[in-house]
Amino acid sequence: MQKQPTIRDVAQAAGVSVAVVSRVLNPGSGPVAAATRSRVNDVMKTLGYHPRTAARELKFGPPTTLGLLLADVSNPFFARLADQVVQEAHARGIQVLLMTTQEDDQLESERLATLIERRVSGIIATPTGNNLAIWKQLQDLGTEVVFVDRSIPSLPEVDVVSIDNFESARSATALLAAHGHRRIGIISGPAASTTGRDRIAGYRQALETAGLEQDELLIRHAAFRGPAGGDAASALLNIEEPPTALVVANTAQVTEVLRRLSHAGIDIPGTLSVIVFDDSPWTELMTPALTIVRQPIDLLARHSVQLALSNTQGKRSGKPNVIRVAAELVERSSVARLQFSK
Amino acid sequence: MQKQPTIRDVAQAAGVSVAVVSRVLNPGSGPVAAATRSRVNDVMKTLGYHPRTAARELKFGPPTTLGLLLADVSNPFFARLADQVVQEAHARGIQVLLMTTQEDDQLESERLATLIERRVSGIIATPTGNNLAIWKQLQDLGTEVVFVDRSIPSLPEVDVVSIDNFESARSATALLAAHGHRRIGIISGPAASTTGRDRIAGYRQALETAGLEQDELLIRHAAFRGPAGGDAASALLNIEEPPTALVVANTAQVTEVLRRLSHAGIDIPGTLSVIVFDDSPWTELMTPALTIVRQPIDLLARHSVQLALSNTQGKRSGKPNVIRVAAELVERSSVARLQFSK
DNA sequence: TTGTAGGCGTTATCAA
DNA sequence: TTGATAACGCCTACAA
Repeated sequence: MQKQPTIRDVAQAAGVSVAVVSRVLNPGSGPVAAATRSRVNDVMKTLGYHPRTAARELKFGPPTTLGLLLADVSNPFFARLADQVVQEAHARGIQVLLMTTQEDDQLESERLATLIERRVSGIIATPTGNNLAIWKQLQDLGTEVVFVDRSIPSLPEVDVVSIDNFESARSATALLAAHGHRRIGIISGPAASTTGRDRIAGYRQALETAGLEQDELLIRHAAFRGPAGGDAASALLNIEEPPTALVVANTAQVTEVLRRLSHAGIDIPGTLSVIVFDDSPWTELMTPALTIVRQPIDLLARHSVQLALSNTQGKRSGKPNVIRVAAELVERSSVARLQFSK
Repeated sequence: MQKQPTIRDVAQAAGVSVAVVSRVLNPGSGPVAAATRSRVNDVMKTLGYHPRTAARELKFGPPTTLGLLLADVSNPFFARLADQVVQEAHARGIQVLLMTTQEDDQLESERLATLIERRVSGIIATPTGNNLAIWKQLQDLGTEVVFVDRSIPSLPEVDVVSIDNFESARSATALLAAHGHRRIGIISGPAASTTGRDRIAGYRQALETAGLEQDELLIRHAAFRGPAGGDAASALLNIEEPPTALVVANTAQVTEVLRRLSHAGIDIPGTLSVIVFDDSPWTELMTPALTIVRQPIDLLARHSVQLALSNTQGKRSGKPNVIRVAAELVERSSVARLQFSK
């Protein structure tokens, strides 16, 4: 284990001053004779010298680091988001510090503290919904905060990138109605989440347009984690007049709900038609292939990174950026056309 | 956008010296009067002071950061690994810098360069197989390198954490043989990868034990990315005497292979029995539920983090740590018992 | 119990 | 074209 050479070691070995080495390191920061440059470069190579990021960061402001604070990377949706964010960031030469909250606000606040201490230039996050004071502080500190997928209603001044939740749920519901379904259930995120609220609103709108009765029993909110989604599904199937179609509008709960339906021996789409918010590759492999709402994860990632980086130059003046990208309804085979309806 | 207060601002506002503030910040580093401590704490709070990690890292050696270098986080296997690694690391108060290579050695070398400049204390990686010199340099620099899931044969001095690939493939193949299958195909990772080689070896061993003939046509290597897996599956089905059972031993290719089988209208397990290396939740949801080899991702993560962190205290002396955890064969419904065999 | 001063590795300013 | 030197923010002997 050799000890790391510093810029001074390089300077000494090359017979120049540290200033010259620094200039070689940062082309354009000053003149260096061609001969000197190549000599210094050689020395750096033989010594195995690498400039130390920590020292650089100390001197300048925000480092080239982005914080990515997700609920949970084992969820394929977040995983793919993370993948895209990382790629997008790397393409711009910046690094990603990945943190997870497990939907726990206590953990979230700890992670945020770390992020503050590291002086990351931006944070892309799926907020739990609490820690309002910290989010505000972050913005005051000049950190660019971007909420992705969800947001916090009481923090309207934060940038948001998400799909058009209202329209996505509306069109999914409308498709079911158009297939003759009269009793359409929906499982969505927590009532407190913007995502959940918007999707429910779109659902209601579709029912209204189709002239269908709204039954609160058919609307279920499920927490992002845990068995809530499965429980909601079971509950829905056990009401007096159960739904013939179901929209699973909570990405985090799709697998859980499907597992429950499968165990209950529900025939899809014979007994129950299903549309899910999740475009994981396996939705196509199931029997029947699932009709899905596809979220353009690449766009979500690209816009998030862009916002998290661009605004850094303290614009923090006008309104926050709210970017809504369109989701795509992909029809496959999990929706049945109802012949007879009461 | 307020400018960030420094330790000096806090000291001044509290009417003490920076040394005192520093001691408050790092309990145990020196005595502070209780009254002074609380006063300083108050000031820190009102000023919104946060010590700057970059400055701390500059003073001490390796920072509290780990590099996680994966091929691709959109692959559920890696995603769940990342999730666990992050949790494991956070539990120890250390952060994770996530980078991806897309199986591209050029990208890998760039990522490694950044990791070197950041002086991360350890790196957990799924190596592409190249960049040998850099990996060596990393170790010489005192960075703890841990390969997870795969390794590089020509770098035997690097720690490795993986499942027992030989045994996993052996038992999966043996199960098929026990069910009466005589023509068993296998799709595995690149021949150059340790993972692929070990799994093929286990497969051969099982065939030998069962007294079955080995046919090189039944052995296919597929690159980690791209359509290779699907092509291999198609090729297998088109040989003169196609297999009645298939082991998909390349986690990265499972979805691709299944998609191809599905599109080809192959009946599982009627026409083809299947065992896959992938314990994603959806393997249970498919029809039929897939028989799988379950990788204990949590153990892989825990051991990796542990190795990446523990050895930091320059032990670099004895042999490298090689940890093999057992994988579990989970029987479900994708393997048929053959009644008549030639 | 508290304060002073020097150094961590790098870049930038200003002379030479 | 190059070199000396002062920051950047924090920690830590060593003094007071």
